[in-house]
Amino acid sequence: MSEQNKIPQATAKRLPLYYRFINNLHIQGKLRVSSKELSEAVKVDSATIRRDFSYFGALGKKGYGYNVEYLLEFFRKTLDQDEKTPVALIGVGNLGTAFLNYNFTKNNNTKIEMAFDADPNKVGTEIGGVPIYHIDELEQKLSEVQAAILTVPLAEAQNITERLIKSGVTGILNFTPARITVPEGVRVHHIDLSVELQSLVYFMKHYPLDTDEEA
Amino acid sequence: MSEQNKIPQATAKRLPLYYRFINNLHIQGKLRVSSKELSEAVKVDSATIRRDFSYFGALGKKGYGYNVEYLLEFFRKTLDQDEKTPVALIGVGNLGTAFLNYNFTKNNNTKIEMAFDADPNKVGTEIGGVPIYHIDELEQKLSEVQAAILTVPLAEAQNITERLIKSGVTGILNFTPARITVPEGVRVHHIDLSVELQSLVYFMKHYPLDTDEEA
DNA sequence: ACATCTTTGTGACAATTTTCACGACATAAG
DNA sequence: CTTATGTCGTGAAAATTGTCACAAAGATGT
Ligand SMILES: NC(=O)c1ccc[n+]([C@@H]2O[C@H](COP(=O)([O-])OP(=O)(O)OC[C@H]3O[C@@H](n4cnc5c(N)ncnc54)[C@H](O)[C@@H]3O)[C@@H](O)[C@H]2O)c1
Ligand SMILES: NC(=O)c1ccc[n+]([C@@H]2O[C@H](COP(=O)([O-])OP(=O)(O)OC[C@H]3O[C@@H](n4cnc5c(N)ncnc54)[C@H](O)[C@@H]3O)[C@@H](O)[C@H]2O)c1
Repeated sequence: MSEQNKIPQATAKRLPLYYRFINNLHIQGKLRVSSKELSEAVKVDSATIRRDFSYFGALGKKGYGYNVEYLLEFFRKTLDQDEKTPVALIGVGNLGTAFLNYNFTKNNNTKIEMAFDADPNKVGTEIGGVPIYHIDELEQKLSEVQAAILTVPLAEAQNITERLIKSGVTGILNFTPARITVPEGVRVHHIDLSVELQSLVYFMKHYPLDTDEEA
Repeated sequence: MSEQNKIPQATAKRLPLYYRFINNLHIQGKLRVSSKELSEAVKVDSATIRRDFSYFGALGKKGYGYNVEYLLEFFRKTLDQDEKTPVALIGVGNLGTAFLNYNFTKNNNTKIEMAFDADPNKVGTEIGGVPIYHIDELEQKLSEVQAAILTVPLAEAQNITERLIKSGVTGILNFTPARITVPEGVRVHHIDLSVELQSLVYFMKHYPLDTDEEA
């Protein structure tokens, strides 16, 4: 399952982005695409795109570009788009509710299968077709789920994290400001919206000529 | 205003994070802190922290560490925590509503001053104390505002972006999947939640031993 | 068939970022 | 005063990431 040929992390982070735009091209009926065109669409230098693709071998044809259908098929396999990864969401508050209402499933190999909250008014209801269980049932319900979205209050973050890991979760998308502690082998991506906003303002003031920056 | 001594971008992105944790320490009444302690709290290598701080001169004392109050004061000035930057939010849907309900102002030099939407049912109301105007009033109301949070549907993103820039906005926090095109001098940070989730899953499967990763 | 045009894949290089490791100084204790 | 311990700031090295620029391969047009 896990490749031994190590793709650079920076490349790996761009793959889902490439996938989405290639999929768009396919839907639009385009048959081929050059690294230059793709570059304008995703705002990544064309040389970087060619380099990224080249880690997977020769996907294109010189003088022609890339065949959209072939590329799409390739990325579908590489990103495991066929098997849906079940995801749990913990904390159905402002943010959590927004995510449940959003259809992450479109164009995506992930699906939020269940949500948990401590509020008895929320437990037993559904949002966006996702059932909400009581947090006490976490260990019991989380059997197949390996990935979790964490949108609980700051004070609960570490505690819930430990329960998630005990239940077999190996990946967490953490929206709380807490920098949670996890054992080796558990992957955490922090998305810290306050930091993002402050960081944007800092760059606006101190780097006035630059333009684009991945979050 | 803008420094000529260039702080590395990677460092600049960590500054708001440092600021928040130093502030926490101050609230807890701690008088001093070492790079090692801070490292455990923010999950950044201690050498990296020392290096980051050193771009601003010698903030610490050898054999002692950093004085929390001094550090806090220093970061407050560096991150312009005194002057609040006004921000506008465009698109009061699922995500936009969550952001309006969240108090970004806490511990933060930014404040969402106004919001815009096309839906007449939302126009004229308030969420979290923030007034919602009609999108037609954008140009008229946006006089002081230089930063915007974009949470409109994909199809509207580029169009609204252009109107924002015409109105003087120089920084955009973009939550739509569109990679918007902007002229030089306008800063865009993309936060692409579908990509983040797919990327997490990819890393879980292909880099099973790594642990932590900034979004 | 041939000349011309396109675009890939990549060696070489440049830039950025992280990490190592140690001298220098601070503090505390005896 | 001396020693033991702790911690910074930083030169140097390593690791990672991005970019340039071009030969090679194939596409296109006449
Ligand atoms: N809303 C935003 O725009 C925003 C922005 C930045 C960061 N955040 C962070 O995201 C997190 C969630 O924010 P929010 O605005 O949605 O908060 P919220 O208070 O609206 O939602 C938190 C939810 O978690 C539930 N909860 C509380 N304790 C729980 C527990 N032990 N187990 C399960 N559920 C529990 C609550 O019932 C509530 O529904 C917070 O950590 C916040 O700091 C939110
Ligand atoms: N909700 C999520 O969890 C989520 C996740 C990933 C990405 N996104 C992206 O974030 C964006 C917003 O998502 P959402 O779920 O909040 O969508 P939404 O449909 O709930 O909200 C969009 C809002 O924008 C308003 N709007 C439409 N046209 C407008 C215009 N021309 N000017 C001003 N306002 C206008 C609508 O009235 C609506 O209130 C979308 O681009 C979506 O792809 C959302």
